[in-house]
This record gives sequence, C-alpha cells and structure tokens, in this order.
Amino acid sequence: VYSMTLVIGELCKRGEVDKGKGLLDEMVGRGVKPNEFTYNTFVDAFVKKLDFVGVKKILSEMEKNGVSLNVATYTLLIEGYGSSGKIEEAERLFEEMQGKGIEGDVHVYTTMISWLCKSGNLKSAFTLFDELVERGLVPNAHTYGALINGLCKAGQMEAAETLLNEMQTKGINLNRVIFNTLMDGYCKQGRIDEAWRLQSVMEKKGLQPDVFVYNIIATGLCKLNQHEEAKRCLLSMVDRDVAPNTVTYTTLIDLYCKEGNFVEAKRILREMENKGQNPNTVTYNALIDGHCKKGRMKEAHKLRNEMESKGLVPDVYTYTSLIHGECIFGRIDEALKLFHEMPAKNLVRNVVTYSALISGLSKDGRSDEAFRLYDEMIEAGLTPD
RNA sequence: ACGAAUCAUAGCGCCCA
Repeated sequence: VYSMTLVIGELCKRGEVDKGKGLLDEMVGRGVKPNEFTYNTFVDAFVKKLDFVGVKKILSEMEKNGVSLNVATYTLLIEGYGSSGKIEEAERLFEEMQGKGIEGDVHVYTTMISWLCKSGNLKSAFTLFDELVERGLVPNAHTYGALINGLCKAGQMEAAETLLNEMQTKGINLNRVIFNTLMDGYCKQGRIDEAWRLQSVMEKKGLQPDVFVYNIIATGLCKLNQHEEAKRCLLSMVDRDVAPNTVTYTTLIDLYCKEGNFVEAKRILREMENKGQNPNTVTYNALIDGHCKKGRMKEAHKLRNEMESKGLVPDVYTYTSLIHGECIFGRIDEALKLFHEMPAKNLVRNVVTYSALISGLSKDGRSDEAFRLYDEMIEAGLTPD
C-alpha cells in the first residue's frame, strides 16, 4: 500500500489522475487495501481541479471500503470549498470533523482560518485562532501568515504589524512569505514607500527579492497609474536572474489590455507559452475583460473558446466580464443567457456578477427584471455593498 | 507516505475631470 500510494501520488501530481485511478482499481482487484493516504491523494487531485463530482466519488468509495476520513482529508475538503467560494460548506465540514471526534491540528485550523480571512470574516478567524491556542496547539508561521494576510487585505496594517511583533516575541522566524504578505498589504494601500522599507529589512536578513516581490511592486505601481514604471519593474527581473512566472506575464498582459494594446498582449501570451509558463484562467480573464471593455465581444468569446480548448475552466471573473461586456453593448439577453449558464458549471454568482447584470438591466429600462434579480440576490444570501 | 500562509483578472457606487 505504502509504495503504491507513492506511485499514485506521483501520477496525480503529473496530472495523470486517470492512470492513478486505474492503478487504484488494480490494487483493489489484487486484494491490496488502499488506506486513507491513498484516497487522500485522489481527493487532493480532484480538489485542485475543483472537480467535486470526482471528490464525491472518492468519498463514497472510502465509505464503501470502510476507510474513514482523517484530518488531512478534511483539510483538503475545506480548502476545496473555500477556494470555490463555498465558505459555509467549509465551516460545516470543520464542525462535522469536530463532531466526529477527529482532533483538529494546526494544518486544519490554519486552513479554516485562512478561508475565513479570505471571505472577510476576520472575527471568526480570530475566534478560531484563540480556540487553537486554548486547545494547546502551537500556531506557526503559516497560521500567523494567514491572519496577517487577512488583516492586510482589510487594510488593517497596524494590527498586522502587531501580529508580526507577536511572532518575533514567540521566536517564530520571519520568512519571505510573511514579508511579501506585508509588502502586498502596503502596496494595496498605495504605500510603496513602506513596501520598499520592508524590502530593505528583508535584504538585511539575506533574503533577496523573489518573483513575488517584483509582481507585488509592479501591481502596486499599476494601481498608482504608474504603468511605465510597472513595466520597467517587471522587465528588470530578467537582468537580476529572477524568472518571470505566470503571474508576471498576466500582470503585463492586463496592463497592455487596459491600454488597448492587444497586439502586445497577444505577443506576451505567445512569449509566455514559449518559455513554458502556461497561461491560466486568470491570464485569459485579463484578455477577455480587456476585449469586452473595448466592445470586441466576438474576440472575447473566441478567447473563451480558446481557453476551454486548452482545458482551462472559465470562472466567475470570466462570466462577469462577459456579462458586463454584453450589457455595455445592450445585448442584455446574451448577458442573461451567460448568467443562467453559471450554476450548471458549478460557479457561484456573487455580488459583482449580480450588480453587473442589474445595472445592465436598469440602464436598458428593464427595471422590473432588475428588481426581481435584486430580490433573488438577497435570497441567495448576498449583501449589496 | 497524504493536507495549511504571500503576488495577477470582473461589477456598482464614491472622488476627480
């Protein structure tokens, strides 16, 4: 079982989940009983693909074979629901785990805390943090990182710095991730000066800037409308032997799209593919949104087909951009069609999606439908901001 | 032998013009 699990794990990591599944079936056929580690490998693979049908299949197989979920399985499931926007479901699983008497560990607490933070529920995150400490568990850099990130995203930089001090008091090593998190927080506040300050603190500790740092600073510059500086920052990476990644290229593509320079955007798309940094859903979303905003809807839909042909799955951002684009040009019925496609694709419509469509409807004089949609949004448990 | 923290993409409003 031990070695089989390793092999299956390797296959799944390479994306050959089907081959792994074949091996699993072969295992069972030969009377080797897979254990929770074996199954978790599959849960991991399906969760990363956001394939919940696949996840459910594995879970029922586990049940059938009398293998129970362990704390790592729950961590994976919570991660999966969190990343697809189903935070209540994630919380429900966390409680289910505790109800079954499975001891939560630092990993699962950190995962839950992270997703609570990401959904803007800092209060619950800190409550959970207290619970973790009360239970005698020791929070580590990941746990603090999750909370610091939450505070940074909420713009609470002083509170984030307080946690940073708390880490130091507790003797937890301040690593790259922690610094990068704070730098990003300051950049999002438009305080690049503070980001530079942290960067020099990092250098004093012997931490050279990595690709994250460049990406963070460049995005900060973009937000301050310093596009040329942002481009220079990203292009300077190469001179300093830092390899650009998908995020770097996507940032550039987004920049060019917003300038309406689709030729350059396309060129970068080809360049990244040539360098083996594959475009992902976000990359295409940037392209699609750029085209939508310039009324190039035909091209936008073409890009959407192109992404799907590469096995990339459109997400809420893709749909919202398309819906918004159709609305701008008065093709509300096209927008509605897209809107209704979403649930079947397992996409959770959020406030942004609804408001794009609601504003489209009302600008088109279809206020009855707009109000109806508004009510539907409230019923879906969404709060307008 | 399994699992956790940092970067890129969407709407409305506000401000400015």
